[in-house]
Amino acid sequence: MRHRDEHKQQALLEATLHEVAEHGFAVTSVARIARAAGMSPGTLYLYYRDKDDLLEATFREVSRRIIAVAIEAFQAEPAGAFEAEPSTLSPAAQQLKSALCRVWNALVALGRRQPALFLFHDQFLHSSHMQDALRVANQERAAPLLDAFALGQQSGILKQIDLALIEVFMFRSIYSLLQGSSCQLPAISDASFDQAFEMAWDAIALRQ
Amino acid sequence: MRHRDEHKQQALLEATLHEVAEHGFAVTSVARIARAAGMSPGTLYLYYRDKDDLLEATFREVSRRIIAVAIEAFQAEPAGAFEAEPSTLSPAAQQLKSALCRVWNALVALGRRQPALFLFHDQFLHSSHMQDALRVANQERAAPLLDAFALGQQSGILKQIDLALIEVFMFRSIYSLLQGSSCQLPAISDASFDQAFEMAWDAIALRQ
DNA sequence: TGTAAATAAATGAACGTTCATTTATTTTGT
DNA sequence: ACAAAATAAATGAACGTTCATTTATTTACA
Repeated sequence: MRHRDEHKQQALLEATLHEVAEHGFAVTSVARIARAAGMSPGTLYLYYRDKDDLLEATFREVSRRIIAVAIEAFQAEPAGAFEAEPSTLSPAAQQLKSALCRVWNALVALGRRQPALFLFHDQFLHSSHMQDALRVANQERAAPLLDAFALGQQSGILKQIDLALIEVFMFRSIYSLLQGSSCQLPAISDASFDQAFEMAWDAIALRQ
Repeated sequence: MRHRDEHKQQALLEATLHEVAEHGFAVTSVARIARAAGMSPGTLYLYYRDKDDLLEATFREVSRRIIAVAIEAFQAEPAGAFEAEPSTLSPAAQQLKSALCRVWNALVALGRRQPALFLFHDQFLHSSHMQDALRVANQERAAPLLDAFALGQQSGILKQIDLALIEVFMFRSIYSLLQGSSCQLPAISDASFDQAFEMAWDAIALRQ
């Protein structure tokens, strides 16, 4: 048997990601995706059931990559010599804050390195393709992070609020900064990103 | 002469708003909009140049309504007997905070009363229809609010950060709460909304 | 009745999808 | 080892559908 080209499936996914990110959902036809992936439209259907299947698979993969980067940064070893800033935070709070700061910086770096990931993710998220099942899958993947939030609340480090609120204040701002809001254009100066993490932390942390 | 029905233009706009909000951009055809507005597809072209023109006009109108509610709340008289909570804030800071709280509550109330406004706004904002010109128009309309942010910074009440960051932390969370994020379903409990404003304030305000 | 509004029908382009065919690889019989 | 046969992958033209838009016709008001 001729062995199925494993790269083709990946190529289609990558082509979908970049076509949608660069030209938008509206003009991303099957023909365009196939051409960008270097094959004919028919071949696409050997690897994906239909267009929706491909779009959904792309969202799953994009989500997987983003969350993987976040989790990896979260579980990484803290930077050796932690700056000796005089801090009013307890050791546990400091540890959580620096872990979240690592996640923040990792996501910002990812967003600058591969803006297409966030562009696609946001377009899909706000489209009619988004389903609860996809949200649940993301929730499961992000579990270590969500667990840490819950623990932070029990330890009196974070405010006693709906976890959804923590997620929103901690992470949604990254998306908005990368893509602009309804009034402002994207403002991705280095300074803005550094300040934004402190804002997010102030939003979710209890004052000590 | 048969007099041109002034309500038809408004009916088309309203139909577009609700069709997109309820069924999504993907399935919102001209035929559906016209049917929902109680007329035939051809009639639509007497009132709007083409489909894009109608979508853009709807976005402008939706933005206008949302911002109008925000500005009105912002410029409203402060509630007579301001709660005598012991506050560490200066009078000026207290005044700004309560004004922003009015805006926050007004937007949340609007979002619950007319979720379609925010659903449409968010879908359009993340679509390929969004243009810089529309952003600028919103910026001009929201000027009183943006000016107050700048003044708050000069008075040492708010953090010295890009205005875009203030907008994001103050207002984007409302959208996310109304529509859910990538992990969480929408969590619109009363408690969440009340807490969310305090989070937003903590994010943007300098500690005193 | 004359004129503008409204409509239903018509149009053509674009879309997702299919499928008969071709190309490339593997298997089988000698 | 080598054709021949079998099989799977890839192709791209063609199909039916749907869409936004235009045209031809009817309706309704002055």
